[in-house]
Amino acid sequence: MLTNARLFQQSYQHPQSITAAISQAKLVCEKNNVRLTSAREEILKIVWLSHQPLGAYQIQDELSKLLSKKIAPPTVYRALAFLIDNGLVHKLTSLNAYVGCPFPNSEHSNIFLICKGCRKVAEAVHLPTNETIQDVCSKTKFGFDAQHIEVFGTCSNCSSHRA
Amino acid sequence: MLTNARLFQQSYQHPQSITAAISQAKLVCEKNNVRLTSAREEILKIVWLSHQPLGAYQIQDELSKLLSKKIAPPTVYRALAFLIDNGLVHKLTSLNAYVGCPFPNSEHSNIFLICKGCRKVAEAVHLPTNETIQDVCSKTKFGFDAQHIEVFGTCSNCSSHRA
DNA sequence: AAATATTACGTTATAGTATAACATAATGAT
DNA sequence: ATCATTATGTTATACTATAACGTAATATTT
Repeated sequence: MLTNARLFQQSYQHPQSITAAISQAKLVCEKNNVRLTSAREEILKIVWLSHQPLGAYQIQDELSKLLSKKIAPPTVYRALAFLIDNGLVHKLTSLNAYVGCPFPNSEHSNIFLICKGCRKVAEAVHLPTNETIQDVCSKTKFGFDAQHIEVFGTCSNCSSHRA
Repeated sequence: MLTNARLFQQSYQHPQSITAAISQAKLVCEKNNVRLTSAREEILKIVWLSHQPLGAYQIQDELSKLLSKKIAPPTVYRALAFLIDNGLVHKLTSLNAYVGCPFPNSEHSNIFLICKGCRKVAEAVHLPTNETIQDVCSKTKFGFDAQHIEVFGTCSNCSSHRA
C-alpha cells in the first residue's frame, strides 16, 4: 500500500517534498505536453506548503500575499482545474478544499484519510480496495471510470494526544 | 451485496417505493425519538420521487410549487440536515446534491454509483469494501469514523443504449 | 390545564464557493 | 513575421450554504 500517512506525524516536516513535488510536476507536464506556468506552479507550491487542505479562497489570499497584488477567483480556479486535470492536485469534495497529490504519476485510487482532529489529510493507494470496488461495478454492470473515497476519523497522532 | 442498482434500469419505475420509504422513515424517527414533521416528510418525498439526485435549490422549487408559497433556503437545508442526521438522505458531495437512502436502517458503507449518462445514482452496501477500508485504516493507525465513496461511470442501461 | 422548556419554522441578510463572458497577453507553429 | 493557440486579467454574476433572530408549535412539568 502506498500512502503519505506519515504526514500525520508530529515530527513529519514535509521535508524537501515541495521541491520534489515541483520537479515531479514538471515531469508530468512535460509528459502530458502541457505548460506549468508560474501561476500554476505557485499555486501548486502553496497547496503543498500547507499541511491542511486549502480552500480556493485561502489559496487566493496566499497567492495575493506572495505576489503583492490582487488575484481574482478565476485565476485560482483555472490553475486548480489544470492541476487537477493533470493529477497534481485533488479536490476533497466534502471539504471544498484542495490537496497536493503525493504520487502524481501512478494510476491510483484516491483514498483520502481526513483527520477530524488536526484536519490533515493523507492519501493512500490500496489495490485491494480498488478490486472490491471493481467487484461492486461488475455485479451491478456499472462501467467504471473513476472513484473518490473519503474516510473520516482520527489520525494516530491526534488519538494519542487526546487520549 | 445490497444495492438499489436496478434503479438504473429503464423499466424500473420506483414502484410504491416512495410510500415504503416514508413508512421506513417513520419507523426510523420513532426509533431515534425525533419528529418527522410535514416539511421534512415533504422534502423526503421530493427527494425520493426524483430519479436523479436533487440540489437544495431544486428541492426548494419543488416544495415551493407543492405548497404554493415561497420557501427560503434555510427551510430546505434544515430539513436536509435532519434527514441526513437520521440516515434517510445522503449528500453526494461531488454533485452538491441529495438522494434518498434506500436502506436507512442498516449500518452501511455509502458506496454511490453515479452514472454520467443518465445522472442517476445507485447505492450499494458491500462488506468486502468496508473491510479493505478498515485495512487501510489499521495499517495507517487511523481511527475510522465514517466513509463516503463515490464511483463514477456508466450504468448498464446507458452503455447498452449508447453502444 | 397552565406554565415552562424544548424543538421546529419563518424571515432577512449574508457568507462561501464557483463560473460565464469577454478583453488582453503570452507562447507555439507555419 | 504572421497566425493560431493557449493562458491570464477583469468584471460581473450564479450557485451553495449558513448566521441570527423572532415566532410558532410541541413536549414536559407542575
